[in-house]
Amino acid sequence: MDQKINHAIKNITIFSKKHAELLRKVMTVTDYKKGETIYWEGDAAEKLYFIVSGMVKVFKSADDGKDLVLNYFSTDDLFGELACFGPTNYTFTAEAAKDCKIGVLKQREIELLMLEKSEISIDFIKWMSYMSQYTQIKMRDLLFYGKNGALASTLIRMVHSYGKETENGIQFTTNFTNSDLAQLIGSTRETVNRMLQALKKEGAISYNQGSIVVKDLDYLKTICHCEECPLHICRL
Amino acid sequence: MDQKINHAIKNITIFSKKHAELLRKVMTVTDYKKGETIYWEGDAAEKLYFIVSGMVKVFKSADDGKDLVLNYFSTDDLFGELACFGPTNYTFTAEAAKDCKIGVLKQREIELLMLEKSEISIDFIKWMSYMSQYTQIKMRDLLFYGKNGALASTLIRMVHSYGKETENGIQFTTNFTNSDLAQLIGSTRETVNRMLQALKKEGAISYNQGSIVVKDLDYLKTICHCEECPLHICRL
DNA sequence: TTCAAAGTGTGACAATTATCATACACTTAT
DNA sequence: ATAAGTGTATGATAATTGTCACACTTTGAA
Repeated sequence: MDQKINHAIKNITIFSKKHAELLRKVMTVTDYKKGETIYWEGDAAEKLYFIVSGMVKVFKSADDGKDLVLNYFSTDDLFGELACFGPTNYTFTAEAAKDCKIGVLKQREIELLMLEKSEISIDFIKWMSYMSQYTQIKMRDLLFYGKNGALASTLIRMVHSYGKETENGIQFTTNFTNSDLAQLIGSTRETVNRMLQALKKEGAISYNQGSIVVKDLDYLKTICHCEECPLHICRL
Repeated sequence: MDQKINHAIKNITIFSKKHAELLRKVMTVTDYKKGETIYWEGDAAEKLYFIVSGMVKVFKSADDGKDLVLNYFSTDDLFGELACFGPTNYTFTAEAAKDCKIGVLKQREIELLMLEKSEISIDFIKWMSYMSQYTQIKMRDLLFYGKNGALASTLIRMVHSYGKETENGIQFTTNFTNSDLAQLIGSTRETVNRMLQALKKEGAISYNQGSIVVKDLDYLKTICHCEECPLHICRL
């Protein structure tokens, strides 16, 4: 079965080459070690971040210590809130999931760019529109078909973002632990582990050196009643 | 206890008076009867909608017939996707929840406005930013503290959007059925009903002529571990 | 004013998901 | 080679939530 896999659909591609160049010019690249916090919830949202290399997770911690991960961003992704010309605070926290090089764009600079080159604000609007749709369909996926559907949809998203087709199936270029998956779907490590075992028994996935290989993408799609959303929003 | 209630925080107030006026000028007001669809999921997102009067719900139906309601909008709310200068399709459906008068703004007109008066795009960006944060914290509320937490947070949002303080407690100016509430939190009518009965026993709510009265807002806040988000995003 | 439709209340039970406990595998540092 | 740390696998059990069934109440239109 011919399964198209389009990995590395990064959200900077929403910007025109010229505009992306402009952003690169004004940003200041900073290093973050794995585990370092890029911004905390509650912080003023006055910067945007562009990932030159590495990986970042955006998440929220519950009082009882559980985390909910909203997104993982990697090379060539832009993230942060664009609370343009007005104060807003982050509701989620961003943390380096791997060592990162991150280009930081100050609100001020973005505002200036938008004023002197108003077409770039169109690109920002597109970008926000994608981010917004991403969150909406993620919510749908997490609520519609139980934790099983939520996990299936997450595996599909992983295929899109980190999948590499091999003769054995689709391998991931990045490993996520059972806990990582649990935090992505608002569940527990144990539940995720059991669901993965079940998927293995059913032949939908297998393991290669401890990491997941997707064998039957279509089967995963039936579990979450996949609607074949555009790939730039069906991502991790 | 002094409970501040700030209802009718409508998202058009994000726009400056002048800009809101501009929008009003270019929009075409149309009537929608209760139950009529304003746009279907899958439709091209090429219009924005401004509610002159009435109420609209934005939702998604699962294959098994269950609905998930993302938001209710009412007078002075602006809704729709702003997929500026590029094609996108709606992922949710919008339907008149009451008879409505709705101002329709064509993508083309918005684009023209933005080009000739670039500061208005700032307002659109702010608006999108709010909508996006709304969805994020809604997701948090639906996933963190079980269905009970989800219901409590929804009642709090209702207080902000439709609450009116009286000597008996906070009454709602609009009624939502148990099913409506269930669709807002991704649950079932029966479960919502049982949770409401429990809240009644605990004295957090009561009933007045069949409609819910909030007696103890603080108690609801403890259930969902309320973080006192800004009122423009803590709404229905 | 009466009847159908829509909404509510609740029991009994099933399914899903979380929690707690424990064993084991695998890596890495000493 | 050993111990500590991290991650996986799985049983037993509890808690949460959904499903089905049915009675009752309220509402609104003929």
